[in-house]
Amino acid sequence: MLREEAVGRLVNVFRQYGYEGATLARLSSATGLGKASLYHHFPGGKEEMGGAVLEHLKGKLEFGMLIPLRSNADPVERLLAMARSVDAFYNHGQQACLLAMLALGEANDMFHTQIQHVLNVWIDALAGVAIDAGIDATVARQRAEDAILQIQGALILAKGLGDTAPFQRVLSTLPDTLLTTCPSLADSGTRIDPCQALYKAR
Amino acid sequence: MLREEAVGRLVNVFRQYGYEGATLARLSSATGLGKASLYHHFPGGKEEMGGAVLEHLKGKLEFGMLIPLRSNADPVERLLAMARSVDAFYNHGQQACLLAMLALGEANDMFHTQIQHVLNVWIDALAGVAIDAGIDATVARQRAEDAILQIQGALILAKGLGDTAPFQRVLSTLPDTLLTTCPSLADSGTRIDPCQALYKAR
DNA sequence: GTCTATACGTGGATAGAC
DNA sequence: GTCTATCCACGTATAGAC
Repeated sequence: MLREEAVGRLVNVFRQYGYEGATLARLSSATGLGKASLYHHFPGGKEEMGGAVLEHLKGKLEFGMLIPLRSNADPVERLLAMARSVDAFYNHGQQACLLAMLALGEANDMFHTQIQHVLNVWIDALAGVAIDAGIDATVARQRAEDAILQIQGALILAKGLGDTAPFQRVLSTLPDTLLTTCPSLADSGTRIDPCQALYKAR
Repeated sequence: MLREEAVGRLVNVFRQYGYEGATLARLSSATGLGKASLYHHFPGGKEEMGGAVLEHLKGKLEFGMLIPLRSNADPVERLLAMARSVDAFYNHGQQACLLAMLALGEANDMFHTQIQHVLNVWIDALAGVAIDAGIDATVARQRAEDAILQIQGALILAKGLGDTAPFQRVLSTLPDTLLTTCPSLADSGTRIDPCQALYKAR
């Protein structure tokens, strides 16, 4: 079996069970390989498998999200193309988020650099679309963070409520989240300082 | 040691390490109790501890979030009061989200009913504030879901990026998320259907 | 490359003394 | 109530045959 083929199956285990829950027994049965065979492909053991899974995710991100986002199509079109990729990757909201599974919990210590990198690359690409649509760079970055944070949160809510509607809604409003020019949300200058809002306002 | 005192410490282990990562050794050292003593307080073992931790969260939610949300103060004030509680509970975004840790991964099967209940109660209370502010019930429910999903997602992003700014931003814009009357976001009737947006638009 | 067999530690859980 | 000691199953990892 090719290493890449195996990694594709490992992804499903890690994102369903998390790093701790991804036992060698499960990784073995998901790939159809015996434990010893897994160690042949991944001499570094479970940690190397986790790393390979994150690399695989980086590839998915590159070809499914970044390329559409960086095209020269209409900004809304680019965002909808990415939304389709996200929708497919998370099986319409029924699959848990790999990044969240690894970012929360202990695995974050192990893979923090990779996770941070993937998130930043994704955020930058999204912000780029907003900038192309004429939005200020600082605001664009915040909107891009909002978009990703909404996707992650929607996946949690979908899992917790057993209802994928919030996920579908977040995807469909992605263009609004990034590109809307509504003054009450667009002008970050009217925003009150977080600390003031929390502790001074009342 | 009182059971409640112990549960308070168990919470920190579960939300830092997740259900699988919350080993008896860690639970033991966090409480200062030996394994056997833990089983004296929680005869059902780890599963009972997990359940007790979720009950504890329900209490936090009730007294820190629901009571302020149901007061008869100004809607914005009520939301800011809740934001302060959330900010404190998650230590300004530095603590992982207990609900997310348990909702993702295997533990969701075990505690799905409790998790769903906590989420629904929280969403209902938030939607109530929006309804009091004159927002249509259906839209209010969606906005409430958005608010919670943003909080969860912000905690993931904070952990992944090692930066709590997104979390602070989400909290500070909570009143906007729930109460804004900006037409381009408020009128859900103008929203395109998710599936259409994703598969038909392009 | 993949297997069987195995080593070794840890995790969950219990018995029984104090 | 809390402890020490112990049990067994499982998790990670390796050796070595094919």
